[in-house]
Amino acid sequence: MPELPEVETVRRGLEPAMAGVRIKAAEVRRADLRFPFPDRFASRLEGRTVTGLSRRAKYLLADLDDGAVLVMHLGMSGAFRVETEDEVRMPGAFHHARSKAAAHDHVVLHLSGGATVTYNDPRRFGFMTLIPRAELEDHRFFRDLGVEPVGNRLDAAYLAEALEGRFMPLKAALLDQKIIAGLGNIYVCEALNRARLSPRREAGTIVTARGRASVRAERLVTAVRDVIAEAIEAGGSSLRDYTRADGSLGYFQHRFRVYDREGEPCPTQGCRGIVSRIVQSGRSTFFCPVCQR
DNA sequence: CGCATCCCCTGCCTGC
DNA sequence: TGCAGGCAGGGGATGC
Repeated sequence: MPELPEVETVRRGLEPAMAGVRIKAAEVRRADLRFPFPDRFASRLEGRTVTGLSRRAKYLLADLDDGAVLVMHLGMSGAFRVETEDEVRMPGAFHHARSKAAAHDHVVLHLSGGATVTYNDPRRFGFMTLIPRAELEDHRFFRDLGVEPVGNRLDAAYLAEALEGRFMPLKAALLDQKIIAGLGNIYVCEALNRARLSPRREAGTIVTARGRASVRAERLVTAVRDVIAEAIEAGGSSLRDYTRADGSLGYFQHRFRVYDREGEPCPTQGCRGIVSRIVQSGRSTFFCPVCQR
């Protein structure tokens, strides 16, 4: 279910359970998710201490005390479930199922202190792998990633330079992880509505003839930053739900302006448009044809 | 190189 | 009630 704000919410949910904690045992219940697990994956995790949990774009990164990084991606349907000792209360019996294993529980980490962290992913578009810390930046997953949407490096000048001369639809440009890393279908739709820019506009047209950032670029950057920051805030407020056994993240607690709102009134102040749905590169786009130009 | 299309997989919703 | 079809938040591979 995750775009960047959800991944950040997951990170915040996992951090108290995992940071500084040793992995006593790892159960890996199938040979692959999206990709095969690396050789000896489970045994390479066992005995390691997690020294920190961070995030880059939609990747979760658990630093291990042997210099490797456990890289985790949730794909479309990945979720973690944390069960603490209190909830399980089966001391000395971590190899027994404590809460029932749910369908699609693929990886279970048994942590020192008694908690378990379970990765569940019905569609299996997610993956986990191990990469040496020193090689992370040059790894194919990371080397081409663009800037974080909430961070100092995203500004109108950056966006103008990235989009200058590009003819692809603005929506496609925003989904391009090489430009801004971590935006997904929902928040791109949301940001474009806030910025009152059409998803169909040629990306290069938010740049002035001299290659400078335009007012449109400024509006877009502000919208991207705001929508992501607010969503992280909203996700953070649902952290309590996260640790519950059902693993729900409160994702739909977040009210979207246009996403999945075909036929509803555009929320832009003073706009009388109706949200419409189109398909761009095979995926749904929701936008207001009246105020988004 | 830039861009579009297809595909991996399961689950859920809709309509017949 | 069953079943087929469409759709889903990601992103990599392929091909023009």
